Amino acid sequence: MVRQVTIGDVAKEAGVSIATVSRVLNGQSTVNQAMVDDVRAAAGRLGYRPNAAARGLASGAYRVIGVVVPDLRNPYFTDILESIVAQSKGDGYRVLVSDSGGDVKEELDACRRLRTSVDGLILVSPRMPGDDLRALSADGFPMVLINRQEPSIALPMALADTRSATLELCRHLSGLGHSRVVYMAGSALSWQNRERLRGIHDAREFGFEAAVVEGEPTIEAGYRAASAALDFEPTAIMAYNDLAALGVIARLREIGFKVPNDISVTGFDDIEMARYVRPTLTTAVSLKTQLGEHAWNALRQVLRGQPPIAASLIPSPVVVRESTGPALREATPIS
Amino acid sequence: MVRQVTIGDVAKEAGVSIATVSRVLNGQSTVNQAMVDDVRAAAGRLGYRPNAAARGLASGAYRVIGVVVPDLRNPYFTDILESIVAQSKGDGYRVLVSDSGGDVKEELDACRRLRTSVDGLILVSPRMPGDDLRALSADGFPMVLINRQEPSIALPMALADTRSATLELCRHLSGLGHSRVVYMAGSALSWQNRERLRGIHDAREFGFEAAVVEGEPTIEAGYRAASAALDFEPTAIMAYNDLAALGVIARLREIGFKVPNDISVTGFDDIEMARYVRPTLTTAVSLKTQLGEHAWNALRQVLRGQPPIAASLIPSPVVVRESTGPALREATPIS
DNA sequence: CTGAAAGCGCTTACAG
DNA sequence: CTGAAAGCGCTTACAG
Repeated sequence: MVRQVTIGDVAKEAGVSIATVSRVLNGQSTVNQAMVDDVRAAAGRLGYRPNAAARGLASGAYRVIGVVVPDLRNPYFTDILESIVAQSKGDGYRVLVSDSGGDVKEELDACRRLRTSVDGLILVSPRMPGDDLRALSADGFPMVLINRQEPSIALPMALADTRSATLELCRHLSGLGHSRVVYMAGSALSWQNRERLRGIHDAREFGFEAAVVEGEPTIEAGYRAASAALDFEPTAIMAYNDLAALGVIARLREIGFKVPNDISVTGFDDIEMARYVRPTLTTAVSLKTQLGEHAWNALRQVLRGQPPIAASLIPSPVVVRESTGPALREATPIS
Repeated sequence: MVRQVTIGDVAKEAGVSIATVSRVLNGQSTVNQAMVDDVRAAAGRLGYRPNAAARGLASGAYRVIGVVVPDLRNPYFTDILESIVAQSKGDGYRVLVSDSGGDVKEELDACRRLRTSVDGLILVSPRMPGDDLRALSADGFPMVLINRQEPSIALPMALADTRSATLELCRHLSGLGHSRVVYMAGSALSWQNRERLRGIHDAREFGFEAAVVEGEPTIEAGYRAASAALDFEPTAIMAYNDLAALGVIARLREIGFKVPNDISVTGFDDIEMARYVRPTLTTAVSLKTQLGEHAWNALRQVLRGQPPIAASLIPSPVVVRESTGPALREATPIS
């Protein structure tokens, strides 16, 4: 290790006590101006940087938060992460990230490890069982959830209104005459996936139904799941998210299907790519920045010991683009 | 703050000294088996987790590294980050990320802040001036560079062989008969951009030339820069990276140009999307995982006090896909 | 093999 | 307003 400049060095250089240096550097007003200037100058001369660990140990606050995401490669999560990083930086906090790889065991481990070195945790779309989540939050360690709701867990949270958005997506397809539809699911462990299913169920109110095939929230998975979806001879495929939709579309094209002429495809999230690919994607706009902001605001509130902010249900408006069109083929209900 | 279980609590519970608890938990063999079992059991009963900051302070090693990237939203960087996270996790290290937003001032600040709480730093495609980089590494703080080379800075590094890859891309276009080509640049501060330009310059050996227009490594920037490129009436556009290429292609399509029939487009990086969009992208495959691995290995070496690993120049093979084709239009040299 | 003690670099009551 | 001192939770020589 490089020998670091310590607060003691600065104190000596400035000819004051370390307590005074500490006060100056933490902006406490109770120090006379001459000393403040001396200390600042000395710190500058020496290139002093406070040791964050020592500061954390002594004060009990590390000014670091942990963020656990299922997959750093998914732009949906990176956009949320980016938003959290930007917001928390504004308040002087840094971010320790962990990528669980979508594995529930690893996710729990990551949270446990992170807890030892951060002031609070934001879990993005956690997939761990409700019991684990409950255990994790039992001791009151500051935690905020994004896109996860669990009965009897009263953690602050930011939720995308997935259910309503899915219902809208169904309504859109229904309006185009689609009655043979396949929903290509995401992880069964994901709250969002459950909400999508509820939205689809809600759509029964106007006679909408969809068969379900398994999937995962990746391009690759969408690509692979296409054939299973085609077994139902659908006129439309609702992909779990935009990535999966892009994969499905790539595969459909290979096989010779035109989107949306032969088959309509919807995504979810509105990642940047969704507007630039061809066909552009009909999808639901998840407000990633707002999810991140709300989560950070909620966590900051807890860290400050202030009353928790109410959970926020953030709308996800549907945008209709090129990937959906009228159902042209003869519609026969899925058996 | 939640009252945490400390090593003292475990010691009391197990009826041993804290030194012994520490030894057991750090896997030191010099403890008798009965005590080891007692301590493990006590720690388990109490749900003890060592405080990382305290451990770091006492031992001088935090087991945390910092990674600074220009843009978390660029999959190229996320793939590298993901690789670093995965590799370093295997060695018990965690990752503190910082997104500089491509701003050189912020990049330097991020490095300085990070240095106070990490054991080492990996800078991914840093754009700061050479002098800042030199100042940062002057005191021997463990640092590794990805995609940045600077005269008189002898830091371990992992470099993508951008120059050769660019040359190959030029050769490919040249072979297809393209003589009116525009290079849509990335950030002028980026080493990769300079290397691309050198590769293009190298291509003069076979009579290849390209006009240069300004750009940035984003979809949006590619989209916007398309018209400036079109002013040259090129038969091919070499975009700085895949994101920019996707943006250009989207814009060309809007205007009515077919890719590659009217204009060929190349990217760089081979992000996952490059294989799934239409047309699929001709690009250079940056081995992101290997860049991350090499960087971590190099940093770990330094952290262990072992002799530094040589810089590695990682090849970036060109893959030809659908976005490039023969130059059909009459070719007149760019003035 | 085990424990008492010093020390890592800070913050923060506590005196003065 | 300022400083001496205790303490944050650990690790690690140093004795024994």
